[in-house]
Amino acid sequence: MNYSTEHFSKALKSAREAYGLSQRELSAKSGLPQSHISKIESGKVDLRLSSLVQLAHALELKLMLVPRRSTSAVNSIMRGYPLKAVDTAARQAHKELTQLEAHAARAARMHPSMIELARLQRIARDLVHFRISSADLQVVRAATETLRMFQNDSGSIDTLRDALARIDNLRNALAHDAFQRPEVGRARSAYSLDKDDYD
Amino acid sequence: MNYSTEHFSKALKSAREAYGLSQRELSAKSGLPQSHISKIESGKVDLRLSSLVQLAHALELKLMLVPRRSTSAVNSIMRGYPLKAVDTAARQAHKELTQLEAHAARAARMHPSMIELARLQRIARDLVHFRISSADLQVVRAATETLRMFQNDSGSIDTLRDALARIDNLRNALAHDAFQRPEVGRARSAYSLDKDDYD
DNA sequence: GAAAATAATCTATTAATATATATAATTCTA
DNA sequence: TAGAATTATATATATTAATAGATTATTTTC
Repeated sequence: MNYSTEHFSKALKSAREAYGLSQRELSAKSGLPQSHISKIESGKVDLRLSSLVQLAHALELKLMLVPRRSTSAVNSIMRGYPLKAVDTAARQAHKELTQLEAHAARAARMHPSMIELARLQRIARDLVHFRISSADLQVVRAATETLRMFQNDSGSIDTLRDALARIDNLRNALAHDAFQRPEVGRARSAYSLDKDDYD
Repeated sequence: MNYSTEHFSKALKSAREAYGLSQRELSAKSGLPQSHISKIESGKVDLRLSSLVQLAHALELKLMLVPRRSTSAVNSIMRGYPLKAVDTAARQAHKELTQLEAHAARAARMHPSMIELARLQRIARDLVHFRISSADLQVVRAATETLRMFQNDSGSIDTLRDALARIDNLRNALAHDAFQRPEVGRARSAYSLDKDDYD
């Protein structure tokens, strides 16, 4: 609708995507209905302040009123974080982790006696909550591959246990990091709502 | 209403006051009715994004979505500008300038032949649009005082012309400044909407 | 204390958000 | 290509912001 409010819809959408959330997941986190989030992101509504704050909060963003002359300084702060790279990596990680979880779940259903599989599923679900580097992603991929081979009867139980151990290590390391530096543990990207001014 | 949105109503109110505007004047600048501004400032409505943007724009503020982990850096930038001092100075300047304008208008009515008075009135009205330092404020006060004495028949026409010349100089200097560095010409104060987080 | 300016409150009306739910359309994956 | 997940639309309803205009406090100013 409005020119200036359109920046916000776009920013919210890219923030959500960078975060690796679907509209439904964001709906659960924020409390707004999915259909409404869709309308907001496509700029079809002039949303209320409370809705905007709810969404921002769910996306670990904060809405601020900044004096015009300070905006360039603020932008330079936010530009410190590379945008695209982080986004796609996070998206990719999220995708591969849910994939791993799905595989593990299916395998666990086929081999209910193997507790390793149930554990792998649980850990994969946990890992979604962390910021995964591309190096870490290799570990995830390896686990997925091992699991796939295992289901084709072409992998041994030992390689599976090995993969599980590595995934477990990764989880512990990330959890430790997040505990040590809570605000830095999860990298987020920056959204300035520029187009600098309109007068 | 909502906890988090209340920060905005307070911030808008203090921004307006710092700017030296009445609700009516802000209404004219922003396009929102005065009655609505009153409701917004007293936190009685959950205003729409477009309204918030309109108000922010009229107050030379910009609404931004900032990653949570960057907010402290942003705040430190904004804290660079002393708040209270600027506020009261601007308010004071605005008050004294309108006072001067009113005096000049009355004097001009009583002495229609003296074009100096009409000119003084016009310049005083212009000056409201600039950021007046406390040093500059002395010039304004002197002019007001001179004018008052002149109306009591205790001041000469020459001192009046002298005051007019000084005021005119001030206006020219400020206009020149504003032209040279448009974004810096008018000092504004900063409004973070902290209470840092609520979870 | 009177006058003027400013802010808050009221009524009535209009228009749009928010919500719930269902479903269609689109995109991604196996 | 079929199926799953994701996003966009549709409908109906309740709530409420926005507006206009007037009026009443409240504060400032002379």
